[in-house]
Amino acid sequence: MSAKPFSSVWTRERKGGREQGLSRDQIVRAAVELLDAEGLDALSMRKLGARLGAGATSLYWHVANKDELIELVMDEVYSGVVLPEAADWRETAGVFAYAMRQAVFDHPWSASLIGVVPALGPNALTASDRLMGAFIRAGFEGIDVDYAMTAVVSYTLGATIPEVAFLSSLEATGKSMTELQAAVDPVMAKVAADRPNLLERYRSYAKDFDPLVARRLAFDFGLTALLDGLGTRLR
Amino acid sequence: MSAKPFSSVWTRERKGGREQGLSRDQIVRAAVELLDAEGLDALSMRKLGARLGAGATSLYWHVANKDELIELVMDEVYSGVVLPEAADWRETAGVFAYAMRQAVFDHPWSASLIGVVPALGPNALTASDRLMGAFIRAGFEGIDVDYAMTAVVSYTLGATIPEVAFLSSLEATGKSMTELQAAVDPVMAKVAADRPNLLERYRSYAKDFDPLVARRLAFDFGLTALLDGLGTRLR
DNA sequence: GCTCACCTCGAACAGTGTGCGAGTAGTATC
DNA sequence: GATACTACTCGCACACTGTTCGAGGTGAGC
Repeated sequence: MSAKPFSSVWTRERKGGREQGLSRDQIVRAAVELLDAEGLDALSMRKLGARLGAGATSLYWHVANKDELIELVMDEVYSGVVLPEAADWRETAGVFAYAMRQAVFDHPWSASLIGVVPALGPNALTASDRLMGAFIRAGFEGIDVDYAMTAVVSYTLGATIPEVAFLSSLEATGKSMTELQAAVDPVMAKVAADRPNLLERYRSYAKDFDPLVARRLAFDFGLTALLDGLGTRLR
Repeated sequence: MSAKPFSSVWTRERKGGREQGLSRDQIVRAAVELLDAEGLDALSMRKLGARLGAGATSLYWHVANKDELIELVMDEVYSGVVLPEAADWRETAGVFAYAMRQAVFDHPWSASLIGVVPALGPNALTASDRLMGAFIRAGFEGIDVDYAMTAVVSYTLGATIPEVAFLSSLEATGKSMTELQAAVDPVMAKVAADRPNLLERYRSYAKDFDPLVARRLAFDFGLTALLDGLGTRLR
């Protein structure tokens, strides 16, 4: 799971060939299917090979190793985030944030990969480019373009990763949200003694209508706050 | 790497015993050492056992499985983020952000774990509690307390995870930053044709003084923007 | 001295990523 | 049409993983 020479799939020349039988795209598609269906732990070269009616080691002709496969598969996630080409910077940032969030929701296994695996694939790059264009057009100057854009990306990732990770680990248990609350309740009570403020937080969640809606509101709250803050740095 | 019944180490009663020979704390300490020294992939039950002069399976008396061990080890990371008890909300938020960032820098393996593994350990909870207290005292009301705090945490994680992941994967290759740039340059040039804005971004990094300093500035830029935005919600 | 809970650990199982080398199939060249 | 060559497939094997099981030891309380 680690690369000695720094090499991304994207920094190597692609092998041009006859493309008969297995193809890289086919492998990547099958991998995404497998991941979506069974999660990250279920992705093994053998299983993936089997799903394609091929031997596990055949994959190694098309892909250097599993890490590379994962880079490829991650760019497939970024394919879900498409940005308008000539919109207001706030709108573009908003579209990015929600699209990115949705993309990770659509592929929950990506939550544990997304900041960690280098994002140099075509889809990731075009998204970056469009987002950056919006900040340039807005009037950010010099390195501020990069700073502002990075801030939006950071917030989006940082908000989405834990949310999706939590939801999918909850789903893996098969328990409902209320069941979990019942399990956590006593621990929380014991622990809240020395941590008075946490109780308040816990209560506010407990009395909350729909946790899914609440989380979306939380996401929006932070996002608009950040965009407001960035907006004041424009003049 | 997945739990069927939702159970965190922290939701189970701890086994009380004689605590002779191996102890849970000892195991966790050794695990952190191993992780710091050799990274996430190097942590195996057998290696950890060996480091403690014990058999691999002995560990399973003190820890249910590797996932639990990782939860324990992660709370050790949070032990690095200690917050003042009665400071201004902006200062507390700032201290949190920088301390969290530093904690992940100190334990780079945590970058791929940090939003993904449930953070219910004592250290994580006290940090949350202190941070939340600051937002309450500041005058945020109701659910906004939670929203504002979550925003700061989200930004911090989202900014830190990719940064640390990148730095440590770079370090793993042994190449320098300029060497990497040389490797990426041609790819970037080819790719930048359809993505005009990326070139600008790339340039601004290239001409930049010290990338470490630049990244810290970027972190600060986004953080103050966010805090400004949150501040206006206080009226 | 006996009992019993606490604790250790070797063997074994099912699984992993991947290197190697043998084997096949389709195309290009003579 | 035969030969050569490249593109590709894949079985075997290796070293390693997390974890279960059951047999053993070891110390405290009676």
